[in-house]
Amino acid sequence: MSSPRRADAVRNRALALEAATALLSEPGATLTVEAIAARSGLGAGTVVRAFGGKDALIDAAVAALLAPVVARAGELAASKAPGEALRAFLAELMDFQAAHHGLSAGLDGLDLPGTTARRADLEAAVGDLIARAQRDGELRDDLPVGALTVLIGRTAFAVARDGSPELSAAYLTVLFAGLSPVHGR
Amino acid sequence: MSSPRRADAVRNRALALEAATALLSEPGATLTVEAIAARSGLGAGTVVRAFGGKDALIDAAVAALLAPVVARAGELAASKAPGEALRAFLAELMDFQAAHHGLSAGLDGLDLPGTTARRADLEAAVGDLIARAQRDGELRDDLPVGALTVLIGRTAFAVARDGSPELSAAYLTVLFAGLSPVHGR
DNA sequence: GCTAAACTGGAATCCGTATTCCAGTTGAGT
DNA sequence: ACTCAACTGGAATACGGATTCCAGTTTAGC
Repeated sequence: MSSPRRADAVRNRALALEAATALLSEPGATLTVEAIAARSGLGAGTVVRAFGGKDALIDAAVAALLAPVVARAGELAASKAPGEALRAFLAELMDFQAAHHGLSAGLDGLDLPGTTARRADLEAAVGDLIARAQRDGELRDDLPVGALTVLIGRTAFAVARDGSPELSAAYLTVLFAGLSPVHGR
Repeated sequence: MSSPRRADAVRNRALALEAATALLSEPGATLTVEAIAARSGLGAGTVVRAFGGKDALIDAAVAALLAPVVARAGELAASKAPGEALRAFLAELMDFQAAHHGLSAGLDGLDLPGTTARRADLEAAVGDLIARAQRDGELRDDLPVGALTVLIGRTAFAVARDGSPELSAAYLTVLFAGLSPVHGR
């Protein structure tokens, strides 16, 4: 029922997407159409046409990178105890960021519809983990879930930006110590 | 002994700088030469010439904004007990960010020599406050000063980015609870 | 007040980057 | 194998934004 697209077009679409996600994950990559074209071996025109414009391509690449992360949050929420799920997710998020060094740096600065939506998805998923943990008594309850969600979302990305494992570990230590309910008076 | 500059040139330099700092502090401002020119009432050429190029102008504007903040850290370090100095400084930093809404958002994304240097100054000042507090037993000592410095620097900016007072308050609460030494085993 | 030099506004230019265009090529149906 | 529509590479174009240029204006020294 969809449009009958040629095999090479489908393949090139995939190549363009792959190149875009790769550049998005690299530290100081340029992220121009030309760079994506060079990386993928395609012509500039083909890259642009693949998704109907550069912005749509970037949106798709961001979605491709973040969707698994969001899915993982759901998995953990379903399979682990609330406190443990949150803890595990944040640890994995740090690893993810370390593996995709340039992601968050490239991410903010982008004001594209799909990118914004994906980020919102992620924030919602984290918010859910937090709400569960708090309901379960694993987190201090003297702060609203909304504040904690934004707080953790922002700081996690900021810390993981340059992906030092020591820094990430220190962050998680401080964060969970600060979130612990025994300490909230 | 310096070059004999005309009074109007000096005045226009100040106007350009003022307009640039103003735009830098605004949420979604564009920060183009033309925008600065419009805001200051000057011509585009004059704006560019004022500091010898757009980049130098931005650097100067960033310096003008951050220098007082760095100075304030020194003041507090000299006048208050270490723990209290750190606490007070971070609270003031939150206020500062709230008052200059767009600053941190505009700041990262800029890769200019002066801007980088100013940021380093600020980080050094915060590092000093942290080192003092830690030496004084006010902060957990199971984490290196360097990690705490980067950690706090990054997260403070990230949190204050959109300047909600509630969020800032929640951040400070969680942060200091997490940094407290009684909690570090 | 006069003059030379500094300075100004803003138009023209330049530059980097996304998009469009088109002559040639490739894939898919027959 | 043949045909034609879809697709491709990459050159040409469009476009936003910084810089440069210059005819006119203002300042500072005399």
